[in-house]
Amino acid sequence: MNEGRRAARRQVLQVAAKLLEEGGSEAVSTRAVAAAAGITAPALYRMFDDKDGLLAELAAYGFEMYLAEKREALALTPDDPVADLYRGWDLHVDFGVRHPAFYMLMYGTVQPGRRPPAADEAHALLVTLLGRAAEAGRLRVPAAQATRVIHAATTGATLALIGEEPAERDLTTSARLRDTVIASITTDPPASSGSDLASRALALDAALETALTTGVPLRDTEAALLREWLQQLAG
Amino acid sequence: MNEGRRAARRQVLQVAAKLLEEGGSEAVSTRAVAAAAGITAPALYRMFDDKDGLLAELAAYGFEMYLAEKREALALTPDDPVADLYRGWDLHVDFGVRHPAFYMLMYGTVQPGRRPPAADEAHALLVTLLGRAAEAGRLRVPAAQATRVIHAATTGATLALIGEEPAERDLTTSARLRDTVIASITTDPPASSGSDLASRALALDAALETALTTGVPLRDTEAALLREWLQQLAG
DNA sequence: TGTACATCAGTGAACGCGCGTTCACTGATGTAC
DNA sequence: TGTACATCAGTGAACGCGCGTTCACTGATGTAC
Repeated sequence: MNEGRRAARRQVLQVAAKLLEEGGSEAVSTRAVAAAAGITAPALYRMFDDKDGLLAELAAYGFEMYLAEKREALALTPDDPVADLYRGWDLHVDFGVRHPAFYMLMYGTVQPGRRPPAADEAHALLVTLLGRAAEAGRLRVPAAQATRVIHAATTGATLALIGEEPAERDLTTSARLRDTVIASITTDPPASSGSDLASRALALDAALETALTTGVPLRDTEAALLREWLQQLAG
Repeated sequence: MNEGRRAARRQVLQVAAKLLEEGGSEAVSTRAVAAAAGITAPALYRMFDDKDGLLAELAAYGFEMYLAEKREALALTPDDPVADLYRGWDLHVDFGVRHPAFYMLMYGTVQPGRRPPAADEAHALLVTLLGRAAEAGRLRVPAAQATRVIHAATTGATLALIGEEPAERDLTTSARLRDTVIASITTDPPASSGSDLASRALALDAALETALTTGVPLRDTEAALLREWLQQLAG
């Protein structure tokens, strides 16, 4: 029974998704969704709190699609965290170009401090990707900073692309920005001899961050001080 | 009389601008604007074609503010086209942060091929800035490509910033992206001896583009072929 | 197993609102002779 | 200079629509005894 309800919700979300893709966000009204799904308005209100709730779930649905694609594609990649950054960039941009209306809902509706709640998981994936690069000693800036830079540049490239007439879209811009930005936050694989101080400090820092939850043979204050030093070595 | 009309329009636009800044784009309805301006609805319709017309003029008003600020600030700068790129970046981001609702109207409402008409002038300013850098031999990629990259990166940085809670906004990300992107499209000042082939080819190309309107001692086909070669040398 | 009751998804219909827009009209300003 | 007319910015009032949302109710499903 609960299962049936979830299936019904799912079907309504799929209908709403279709409306969104075909007519943009303004085509998604509670009435239009209910009508297209073949249910009455109160039935819709039984499934979703209100219109904001519906839109939030629709955004979550978009992030689900996005993450599924991205996880599948990245699973095929060999174990090269920096190559994953390149792939991740292209997958992001490609998703935006294929689903512009979803992309606008997910990344384009910018209001100070009002990020769609479902965005967290996508953000977490990016953090993970950069965390892995840091652990491999391939980052030359702290992962948090790298995340911000990548996020800003990727969305900028995607929105610029979406704004162009489909015929005249030019992926060179995205590729150029991608190469520039990723090169600026990563280093070459550490030479076995080299004294690549910054990236090693960051690699240790990333490993520490992971290990802190399971336990580390240092007092909290000691660990905090150590991490501060590592940041200084990295800067 | 006509002067009076224009003053009245101007006043209505100022009122609409205030509504926009205070309540975002959804606060700008024809009725709200008319009421706030102390005029009746039909009077508003006598001044502007319809709501789209009003919004287009409001966007133009925003671009006017933006360009006035930018031109004034850049006029103070000494004659260094690359320094102007840095200044231009910061001015753009700063404008966006100070006027988020305007910025969203001007740069955030992305629909394929439907750029606000008033955006052209702002885009032209960016093209000019990069053209000057090219003429000074400071560009390592064609100006058109540099324009696209800068535009994408700048809007991405600005929108990311606008999306953050004002308290936790971090200008480091913008600065880092700015430095990376500008460094990637520019070169150091040409050494007097150096064989900086690419930037010199691009400098000549930029000068040619300007001169083509006034006349150049080459046939059209010759000039076209020459420019093609210059692009090849630059690539 | 059968009956009485409770739960709850869904229905048909409507509420009230704000929206963009337009109607018929007024009154002031300018123009022609 | 004075009168008759044309122009046109602006008024008061309303149209009609689509919207988000909720009302009172039905009928099916599940539960208790």
